[in-house]
Amino acid sequence: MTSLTQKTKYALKALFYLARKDQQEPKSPALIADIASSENIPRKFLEVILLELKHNGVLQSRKGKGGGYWLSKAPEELYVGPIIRIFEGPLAPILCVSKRHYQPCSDCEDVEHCSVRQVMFKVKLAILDVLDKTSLRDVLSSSESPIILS
Amino acid sequence: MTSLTQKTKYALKALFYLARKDQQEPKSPALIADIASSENIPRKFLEVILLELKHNGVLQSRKGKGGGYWLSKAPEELYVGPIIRIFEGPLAPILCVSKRHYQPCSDCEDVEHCSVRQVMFKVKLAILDVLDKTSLRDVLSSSESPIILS
DNA sequence: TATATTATCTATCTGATAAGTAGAGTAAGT
DNA sequence: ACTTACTCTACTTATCAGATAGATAATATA
Repeated sequence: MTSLTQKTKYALKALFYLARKDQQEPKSPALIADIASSENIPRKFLEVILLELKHNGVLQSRKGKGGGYWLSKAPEELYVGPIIRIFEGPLAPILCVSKRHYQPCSDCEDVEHCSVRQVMFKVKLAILDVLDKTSLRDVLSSSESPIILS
Repeated sequence: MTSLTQKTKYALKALFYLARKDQQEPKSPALIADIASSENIPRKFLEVILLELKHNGVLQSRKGKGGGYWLSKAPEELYVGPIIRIFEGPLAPILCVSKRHYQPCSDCEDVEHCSVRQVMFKVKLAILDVLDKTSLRDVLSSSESPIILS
């Protein structure tokens, strides 16, 4: 379960690129082509992604020479959770534990006492506790601490 | 992201059914047909699922009259994490943070400093902290506490 | 105003996978 | 022998991820 799609991963990579750029020169436009080549993202696919981010208020853009994309807010105001939701939909592992997209399973006879729901509710809380509290900025500044897989 | 498949959900429902039954009468066989009708699971599909659970050491079975499926261990010895892994594969949101199935993305040039990986590593820890520490038994006995979606 | 530059839109393609079904075969109890 | 139930093989159908192609619209600057 829980695997990030390529699309979402590309979106995050592009946003971190823009966030790093924002720290040096806020709100200055970056070219699709530059992001694509720097982050190894297929250009045409990235176009779709950036547009979707713009339509969801995460990015702003300008056409023509000197144009490009930039973050609509400062990196510390953009949280990872809402961004992932744009591409993946609800973060809850199952809809009966989603607040906004709540829907019981069609085969469920007693939502209140479902054991699967009990576990998945805890999982959901754990996931949101990370994603909805981590901003783009938080991640950039935490990149010194090493990862030990366990 | 992170949505449980129907198959996995059915597997868990079947296991909780067997766990409840085990509490009353340990290791007594349950019929596929009974589980299917009690939990609203398509019978043929459930056959596939139970078989897979047996092949992975979670269930035992006996054929013929008086046969059926039962838990291979007590409910407190069976953890949710490993069960979900059988059907969903790695629980990590992305393979570069998985211990057993570690693999960097093909488009990644510097795994150690990848920001996406930083976030997803935290998410993985949070998920495992729930699923690998929760047994079937834990869930059954916690089913009094109500769920408040937030 | 012309032209180069850059984002935006419309449409389509391919392969993989979830979810489920059909039907025959095999083993165990009574 | 007969019933019951587990086991295996093969298939179907629909949806979606992951792109790509080609044309169009907006902007800056010479």
